[in-house]
Amino acid sequence: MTELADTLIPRPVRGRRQGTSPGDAIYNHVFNAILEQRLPPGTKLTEDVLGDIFGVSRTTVRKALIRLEHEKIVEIRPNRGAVVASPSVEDAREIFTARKAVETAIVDLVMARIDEGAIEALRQHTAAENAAHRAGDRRRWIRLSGDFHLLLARIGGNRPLHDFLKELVSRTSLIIALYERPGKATCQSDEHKAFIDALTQGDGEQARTLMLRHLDAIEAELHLEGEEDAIDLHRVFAEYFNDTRNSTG
Amino acid sequence: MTELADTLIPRPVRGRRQGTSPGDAIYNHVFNAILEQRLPPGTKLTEDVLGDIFGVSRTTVRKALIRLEHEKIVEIRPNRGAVVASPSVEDAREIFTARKAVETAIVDLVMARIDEGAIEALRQHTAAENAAHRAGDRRRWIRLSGDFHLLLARIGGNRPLHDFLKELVSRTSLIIALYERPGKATCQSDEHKAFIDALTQGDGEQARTLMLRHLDAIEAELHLEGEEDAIDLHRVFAEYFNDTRNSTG
DNA sequence: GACCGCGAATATGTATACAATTTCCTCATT
DNA sequence: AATGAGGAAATTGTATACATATTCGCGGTC
Repeated sequence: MTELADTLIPRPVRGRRQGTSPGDAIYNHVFNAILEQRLPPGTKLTEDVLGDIFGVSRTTVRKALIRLEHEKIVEIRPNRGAVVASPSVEDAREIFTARKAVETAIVDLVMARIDEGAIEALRQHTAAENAAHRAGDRRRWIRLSGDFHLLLARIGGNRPLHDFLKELVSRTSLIIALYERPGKATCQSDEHKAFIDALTQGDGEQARTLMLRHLDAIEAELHLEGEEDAIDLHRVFAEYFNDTRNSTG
Repeated sequence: MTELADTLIPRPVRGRRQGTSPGDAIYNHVFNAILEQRLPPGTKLTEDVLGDIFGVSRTTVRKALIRLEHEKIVEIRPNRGAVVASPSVEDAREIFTARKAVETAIVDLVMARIDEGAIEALRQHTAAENAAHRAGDRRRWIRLSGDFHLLLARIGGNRPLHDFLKELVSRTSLIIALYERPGKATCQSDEHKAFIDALTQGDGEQARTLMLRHLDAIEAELHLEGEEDAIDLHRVFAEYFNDTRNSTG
């Protein structure tokens, strides 16, 4: 509960604080729904429908969709509307690579700023994670697991890195929805705990290593080797051109 | 604000651009104008004026402004309109920290993927930089200096990191516009060259070091110790609360 | 019965209209 | 002359209307 507590609270935009506009409400609702996997990848986000749901005009809906598109969790196809994004296997690999780069840097920043209050906040967060996990609330648990990394980024105290990681974590949620192995239970509740222990002991090298292993573990439990259905068609198409075009033309 | 017209339409509309919406054109023009420091921080971006300039309605202008706001080079103040962003000293420090983290990671990626073509592209780019520098075209040189880092990011092959760096480079341009020392000539033309040499020799450790030194050099030539005028008032206000509130109340 | 074209229905792209808020000028007051 | 209230002008926020593009279904044709 020291000065770090201040950094955990998002700073205002160097002006006066403002009431939330209705556009923000739509943005937040859709954002949360995607993060909690209530809106799976590919879901069509029709402007009229969203407008009716939230009681606003398409103008306001479009504003929210533009923001979501920029964060790459919604794709706006010209003249064809918005859908929840479907990251490709290649996207997924790049996102995990980016996360490793950003989050190791964040660990370094955290090591230089960590204090009692921050450690306590992290412990409380993992407690909430475990509670959700034990309660079988899978959506809430996935959400909290991502939030753990964002909490760490806030402790690191670098807003650009935090905001970027927020985008990467959101997209990771889409990736998990798309590529999770059916059988595998993604169960790494104690990895966050072990990571906090390394932080507490001031072992930065160990903390970095654990973070990298943690991210590798998440990636390894996904099914990124093959392709999803739609991509499969692309591959068939490519093979058609390579193998049989000459014989049929 | 007819001066906006002069800075934003230096060149005529190019030939038919199929697939690009008019909103993209506004976005690109404003983005380039900010990057080339033709639109300094704080410049008001009135929707009607921009709409008149580009011959579109405010609806289209707003779409572009929302995107620019998300990239943090434009600030939209509720009910008060959009202005070119003015990063604070704190923002500047955080942005340089983020750049060091991201760009060292990019150097590692580049080392694993570098080839003859990439080296040639980098050399050609520095040649263009030097040409602009010798020609005294300072705006173009600043623009190309930033683009060098983005070219490197593209070679690295990680889109999320590239897009994030694009945002950081754009904001760096605003930071330079705000905090450049009047006397100091920001002249590090050969640093990019030395960096390429390290890459060519396969010396990743040296390349990382040079990149860090390069970014530190840019930051060191800025005037980030004091505050700008507006910020000064904020500080006075803060000190008033810290020092004299008890004695006056 | 399958395929193609055409038109209606649907959805998005953009402009315009109106409401709400801020900004700025004017003028009275001290 | 400086200050503050009041109102007009300007600007942004949101909704609606119209134009354009896409999607879907129907009917005709082979």
